Amino acid sequence: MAKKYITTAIPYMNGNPHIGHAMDYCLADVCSRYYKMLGDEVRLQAGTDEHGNKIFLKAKDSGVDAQVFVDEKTDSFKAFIKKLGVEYTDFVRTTDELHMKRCQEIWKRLEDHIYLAKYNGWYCTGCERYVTDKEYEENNGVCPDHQKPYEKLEEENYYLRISDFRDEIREAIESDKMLILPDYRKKEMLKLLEESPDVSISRPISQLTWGVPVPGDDSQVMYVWIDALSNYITVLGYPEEDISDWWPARAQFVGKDILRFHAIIWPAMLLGLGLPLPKAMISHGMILANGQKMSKSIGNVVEPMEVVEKYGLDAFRYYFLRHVDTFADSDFTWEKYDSAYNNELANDLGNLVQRLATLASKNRLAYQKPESFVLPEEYTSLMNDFEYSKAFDFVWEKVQDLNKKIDDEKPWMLAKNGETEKLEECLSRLIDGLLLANYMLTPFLPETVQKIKNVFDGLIEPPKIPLFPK
RNA sequence: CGUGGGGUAGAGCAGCCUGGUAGCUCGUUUGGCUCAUAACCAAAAGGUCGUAGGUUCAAAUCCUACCCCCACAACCA
Repeated sequence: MAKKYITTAIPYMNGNPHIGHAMDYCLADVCSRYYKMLGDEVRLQAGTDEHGNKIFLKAKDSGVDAQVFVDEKTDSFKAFIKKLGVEYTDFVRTTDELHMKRCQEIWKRLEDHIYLAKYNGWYCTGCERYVTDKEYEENNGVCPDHQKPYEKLEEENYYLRISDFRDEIREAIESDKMLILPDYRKKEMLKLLEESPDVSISRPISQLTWGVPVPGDDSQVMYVWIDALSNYITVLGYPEEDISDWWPARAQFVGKDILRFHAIIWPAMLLGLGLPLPKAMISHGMILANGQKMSKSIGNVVEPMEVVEKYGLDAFRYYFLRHVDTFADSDFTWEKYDSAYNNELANDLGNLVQRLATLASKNRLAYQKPESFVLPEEYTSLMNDFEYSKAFDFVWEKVQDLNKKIDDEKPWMLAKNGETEKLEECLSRLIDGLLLANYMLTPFLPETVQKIKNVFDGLIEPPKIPLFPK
């Protein structure tokens, strides 16, 4: 039994769970359930990123302690993940004491590649952030939000020397030893890698207090990178535990917006620690509403839980795993969602189950289900390549084929004509087909798969409540 | 002259690498069927493949130029 480790991106706790997070979790969950179906032992990590000034200030604004603030947020995320039917095995919070301790240890181990340097640039005291030279020029040196001139500020930061690892990272990406999907993102990352400067990994304590202290320097606090990215291994117990059973991860799922950090900074850290790079990094797209980015100001934000509540969890998973492209940006509209539910789940699959169950029940079919199923190669190859929406399409073709076959073979005519043997052979074969399709749906639609199994187990009776009621 | 992706039937997409009758899903129309959640099956209509040139016996596919849309753009996760 092989061991496989799958990770999700840890969301920043300054906001509430949204549909993009759901996408990340669902993909990783399908991956994990697929490997489990093949008999592997799987660990699926999830977690939350809880440090940083933004959170600190937000907590202050709401008049609560930062820790209390993130505790609440984390609870809401945990509840969210649970509602999505995601079976995670490990949960890591960047404010966990153990995580912080491990982070400091990781920092120490990276010290050969870390140096202290002065940073200077334009800073807006209103925004509390640095702006790029380009932004400075575009705004003629005045912050448009605060109508204040940018100040020249100089501070000391620790830097991680990316250049120490550039060749090795490039080689790993080019050779697919660290596979980046989809391919056009891989190209993008290779280009970005060449331009990547050393990355600043700390802030003076005067600027950032809510974070992990830099070991051996009281005046500096870790900036996000080492703190957050290291979660993937601290949750496994690194460095004090041997993680070689689980690391390198089989697959790391990330949004396209944060791929660059995972494709450049994270590998640099791993190489600095002498650890292997993850086998695959899957970058998924964003979910759009009517072709537009969801945003609060436009007011087109789709609440994931609202979507789940409308037709149930499996319908949600169905839509986001099949009609949302695994890699590219995709659209969500209620209209499309309704249509997918009615035409596909209810009419194709739900109705197929109903038809076969009724035929079997009316004719008192003594159905013997197969001992085991052999997964078609096309399916496994798509699943192994993380092409989940395509694998889903493949299964659906089988479902539609079965509906065709029923029409072609007209089992009700066989019954009318008293051709019992033929009828039994025909129905059994069709049900075998359905159960195989159902088996292939295991990673995608856990609730439905169980229901369908139950219908054809023992005495067959059509479900009293349709699988996907309209 | 920033980088990347894209423009193919009413909608959403595949095909382009490795040129050779333009395809899938939904929608529309018509027909069939009755096992089924007014579900299912079949057939038809619908496209000068962004524009203009070029290469070729032959271009959605290769080359050149241009137009349009979108995403990202050094620490805003």
